[in-house]
Amino acid sequence: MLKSERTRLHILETVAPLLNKKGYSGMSLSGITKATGLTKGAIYGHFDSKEELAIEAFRYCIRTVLKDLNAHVARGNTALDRLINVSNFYKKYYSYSKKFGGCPILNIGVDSEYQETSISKLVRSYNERILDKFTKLIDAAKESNEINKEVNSKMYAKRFAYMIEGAVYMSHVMKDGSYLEDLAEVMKAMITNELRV
Amino acid sequence: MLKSERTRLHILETVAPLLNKKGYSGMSLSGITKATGLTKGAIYGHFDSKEELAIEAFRYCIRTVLKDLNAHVARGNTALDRLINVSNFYKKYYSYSKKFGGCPILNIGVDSEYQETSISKLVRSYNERILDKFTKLIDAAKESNEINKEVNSKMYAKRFAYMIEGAVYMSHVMKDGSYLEDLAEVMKAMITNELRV
DNA sequence: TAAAAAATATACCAAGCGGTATATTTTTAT
DNA sequence: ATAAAAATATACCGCTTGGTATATTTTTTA
Repeated sequence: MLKSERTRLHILETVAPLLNKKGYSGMSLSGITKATGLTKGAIYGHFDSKEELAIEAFRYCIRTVLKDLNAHVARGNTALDRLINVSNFYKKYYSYSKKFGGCPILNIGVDSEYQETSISKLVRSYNERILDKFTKLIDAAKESNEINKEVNSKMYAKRFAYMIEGAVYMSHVMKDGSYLEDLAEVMKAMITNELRV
Repeated sequence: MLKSERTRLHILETVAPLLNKKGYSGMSLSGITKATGLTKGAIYGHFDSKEELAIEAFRYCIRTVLKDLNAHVARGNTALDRLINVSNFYKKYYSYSKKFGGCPILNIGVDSEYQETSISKLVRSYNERILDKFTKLIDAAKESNEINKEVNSKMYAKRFAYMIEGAVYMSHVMKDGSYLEDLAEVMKAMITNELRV
C-alpha cells in the first residue's frame, strides 16, 4: 500500500466521524487538520474541495456499515434466517454506531437535505439500496417457501426501513439503546407472525 | 399587541424554518437579517445571542406542532379515538411539516446532538413530553376499558414514537409521504389488534 | 544513490462569521 | 404635541472560514 493511499484512508477514517457528528457546515477545515494532524496542503492534495471530501467520507462510512450489515446477514443458513439477522444487526446498532458518531444515513440524511451539496442525492440512493436489499431478502424467503407468497415485499421493506431508522433516531437522541432492542423484537415478531407461511 | 412583540414573533416565525432546514451552524446571522428584512441591531435587540435565538425559534416551532397535535387528538370522543387520532395526525405530517421545513424534533434533534449548545437537552425533554403524552393516552383508554389492562403503556408509547420518527425521516429524505401513510395504518392496526380489549 | 515525482507544509487571500458600541429613528406615554 | 424610552440601523471589531500559490520535504523509481 502506497503512502498516499494510507494517508487518504487516514483522512477518510478521521473525517467520517467528524462529518457524522458535526454535519457538513459544522465541520471546518481547521477541525479536520487538527483531527488528522495534517495541514491544508495535505488535505487538498487528496481532495479537491470540502464538498468532495465530505462525499468521500460519507461513502467510506456508509460502505463500512453496509459491509458489516451484509456480513451479519450472510451468516444466516436459510433465507428467513438471513432476514431475521437484519433485526439482530440493529439490536446492537446503538453501541456499534458510536464508533463513528451515530448512523450516517440518519445524521447525514437529515443534515444534507436542505444543503446545496450533492450529498442528499447520495443518501437517497443508499436508502434505495437498503430498501432493495430488504426486498430481495423477503423475495428470497418467498422462493424458499418460508414466507407467504402473498406478502408485499416492497411494502414490508419500507416498513422495516422506517422502523429501523426511527429506533436509530430515538436511541441516538435519547441516549438509550432500548429503542433498538425493542425494534429487533418487533421486527422478529412481524416476520414470524405476519410474513411466515 | 406591542410593536416589539410583533417584531419578536416575526423573527421567530422567520428563523424557525431557517434553523429547521439549515441547522444551527448552517444558519447565519446574515441569512437571518436577509430573511427577516431586519438588521443585526434589531435582532440583537430581541435576543442576546445566536444560541438564544435558536433555542427560542425551536421552542416556537415545536410548540406550534404540539398544539396542532393536541388539537387533533382532542377531537376524539373516546380515549381510544384520541389515541387513534395520533396516527391520523401523522398520516398527513409530510405535507403539514413542509410549512416550517420538516419535523423540528427530527431535524434539530439530529443537528444538535454533538453541538456545544443546550438545544439537545431541550429536544430530549420534548421527546419525553411526547412519550408521556402517548403513555397517558394509552392509560386513559385502559381506564375506559377500551384497551387491555395488561398492556405495557410505556413500551407502546416508545414503540409508537420510534415508528413515527422513522416514518418522518424516511418520508422527509425520500421525498415520499407514503411512509407516513403506511405508519398511520400500521399504528391503527396495532391499536386494534394488540391493544384493544 | 541520485534524480524525478509526489506529498506535504507554509504563508497568504478575500469573504463571511458572530457580536457590539453608537447613532438614528420610531414608538410610547404624558 | 412633546419628551422619554424603546426599537432599529449603521459601522465597525477580531476571528474564522474555504481555498490557493509556492516552497519544502518525503517518497518513489531508475
